[in-house]
Amino acid sequence: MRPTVHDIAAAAGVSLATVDRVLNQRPGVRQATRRKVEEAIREIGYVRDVAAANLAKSRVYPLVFILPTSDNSFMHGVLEEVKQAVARSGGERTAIRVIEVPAFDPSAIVAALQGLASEKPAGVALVATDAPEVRAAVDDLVAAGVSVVTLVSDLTGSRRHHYAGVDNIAAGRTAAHLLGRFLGAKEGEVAVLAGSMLVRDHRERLEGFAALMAEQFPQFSLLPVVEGRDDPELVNVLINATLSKNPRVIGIYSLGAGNRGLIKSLKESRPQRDLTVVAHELTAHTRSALKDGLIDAILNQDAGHEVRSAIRVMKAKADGLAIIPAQERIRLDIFLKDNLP
Amino acid sequence: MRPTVHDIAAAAGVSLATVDRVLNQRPGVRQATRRKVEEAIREIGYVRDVAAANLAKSRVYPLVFILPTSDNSFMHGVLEEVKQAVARSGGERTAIRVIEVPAFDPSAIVAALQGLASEKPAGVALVATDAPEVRAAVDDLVAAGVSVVTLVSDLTGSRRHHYAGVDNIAAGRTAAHLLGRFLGAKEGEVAVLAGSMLVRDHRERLEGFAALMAEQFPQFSLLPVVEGRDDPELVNVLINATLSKNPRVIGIYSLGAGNRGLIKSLKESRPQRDLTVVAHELTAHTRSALKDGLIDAILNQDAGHEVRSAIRVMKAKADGLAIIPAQERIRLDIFLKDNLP
DNA sequence: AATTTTTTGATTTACGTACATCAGATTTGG
DNA sequence: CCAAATCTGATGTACGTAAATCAAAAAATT
Repeated sequence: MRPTVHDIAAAAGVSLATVDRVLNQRPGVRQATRRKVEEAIREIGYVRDVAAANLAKSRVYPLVFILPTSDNSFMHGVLEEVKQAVARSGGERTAIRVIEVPAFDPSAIVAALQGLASEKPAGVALVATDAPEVRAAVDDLVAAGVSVVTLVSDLTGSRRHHYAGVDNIAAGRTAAHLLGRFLGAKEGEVAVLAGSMLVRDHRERLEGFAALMAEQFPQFSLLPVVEGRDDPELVNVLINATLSKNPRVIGIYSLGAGNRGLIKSLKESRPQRDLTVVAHELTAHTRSALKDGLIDAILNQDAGHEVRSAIRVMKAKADGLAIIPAQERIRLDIFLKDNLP
Repeated sequence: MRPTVHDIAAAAGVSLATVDRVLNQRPGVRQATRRKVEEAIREIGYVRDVAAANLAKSRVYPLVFILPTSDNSFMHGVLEEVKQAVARSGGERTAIRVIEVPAFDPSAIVAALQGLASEKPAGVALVATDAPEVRAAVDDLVAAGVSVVTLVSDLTGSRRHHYAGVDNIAAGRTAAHLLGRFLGAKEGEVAVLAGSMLVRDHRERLEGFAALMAEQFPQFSLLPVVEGRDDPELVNVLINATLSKNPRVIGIYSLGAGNRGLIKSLKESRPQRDLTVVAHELTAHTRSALKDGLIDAILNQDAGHEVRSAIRVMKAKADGLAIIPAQERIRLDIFLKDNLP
């Protein structure tokens, strides 16, 4: 049996009430007594039974997700996973709310974050846009005692407690590695399609990709980045233009969303061009393109894992508890035709 | 506020005691009343508060892991993860015990399983050896109300509740896909190194690998499988022999353990031979070999995730609760030099 | 209708913690 | 040294469920 508050009281030679005052940092305990109790806690290795404590407090964790209203499958997937988490919220003692903000708009995120300052939820998870004012707003929330987790795209330099997303530099390098080796002895140009260079995760992917290509596969030259704003229509137009303008393109790295447009272009160019393609995010569209051989590999981050991890971390941080780092590491999944889930 | 037992009692027009009798399937309730209560439960959507229930019952989940005493890094990793789970057992209300049995020995597993029949733990997780008598022993345990999870290697046809491990056929196919594409335009022979064809996971990996090679890359011929019994020394000898006997070998798929021996061989052959290698299980040895370019890709199953998943599933099944399937899916990780964790 | 059996209700204690109240003890300041 | 302020103890209630006891009611049996 693990020790209880009663055991601390006995060990420290004080009453239950005093132990309670120390544990819940309530006033009315002399320094000396407080130390004595803390000593006993350490000695017998007491850890608060969170389940019982939450029961006694009728505690619920009010959590907020701030998500961009992007019209792409990946963000829809994230939203879907949050909704499923809402469905489970009873058993997990969470009360989850979603705030949708326009994409690529720092001020909207800032407004949302500031609106939360008074509400003081237990935790906030946000898909961060990389801007100083967002950083400041996040820091303010952290200072106010809210646990903050960045989702999908990080906000380095801020005081956020945790980042639930993949290492995007490694993702870019991995894409380069796959593309380079799949292309093998061929020679030609490689095109890169991004959403926006304003988003940190896209910048990082490009950075990793370009670095490894230069290091390991100098025989392929990179075309200037095409920014499709994660918009399928725009992507389709841009990729068509790129392909017709550059006949030597033999590989494409799509590091953002809006792959529906890319796939359309690939289909149209199919008989004439032999393209090796690495894309991000497993969606219904990219999945079937992978199966059909239009795409050669998909790099993915599991939205479900990210959302569940963010919730676990927000809860743990709200209670000042430790997490299991390995469990919360978001992995970069590599999908080929043959290991689709 | 979610409904409580009191709400059911009120809704069904019965007393708390009757609700309790129905909920915990205690005798002394007429069929008609029982139905009335169950109706109310459904109507108002009551779900038992597991935390409160466990508190009231002072419940602990006695769990048992049956692991083979294999001298390879992967199994050591599994054991290590179980130990870490033991360290967390206080907060998770688990009491975990490990039984070590000789590897590749069905009768030892059967003996262990039968020994547990009287003890009746809440759950048992085992690395199954694929044999009819093991299947029977597992089915007996399931019949006795113990939740059983197979770990790493499955036991199809048995009544185990869950399998916490990767899809090994897909793993083999993925290995073939990577090896085939990495080899590109080259021609030659491919060697396959396994631990033992007695273990289901190894058989399945081979099956997937051979099938995809035949389908997609007929230009490479497969050498007969080499069985290294997951023993580094033996593997080293066997691979050396294979390489010197077959000068046309250009690729190796190592689907089992004992890769320390393989890596030694690769190092020795390095200047003369240009080999493309895909191996399983990320360990200290395979990791550094990947970094050094001796191995081109590593397929991995995360032992930590497997163990934590097995525990979650055993607990849930013991309470007759649902799991989140996506959360419990064990992914096949593909590691290249650039996405190592 | 009387008796036995079965079913139901009312009540209590417990799990480990939180939180509040009030009385009593100890310390502090003057 | 006494009053005031501060600290500590004792006690009770609550959270949602489990489990037990005993009395009362209803049903089934004779």
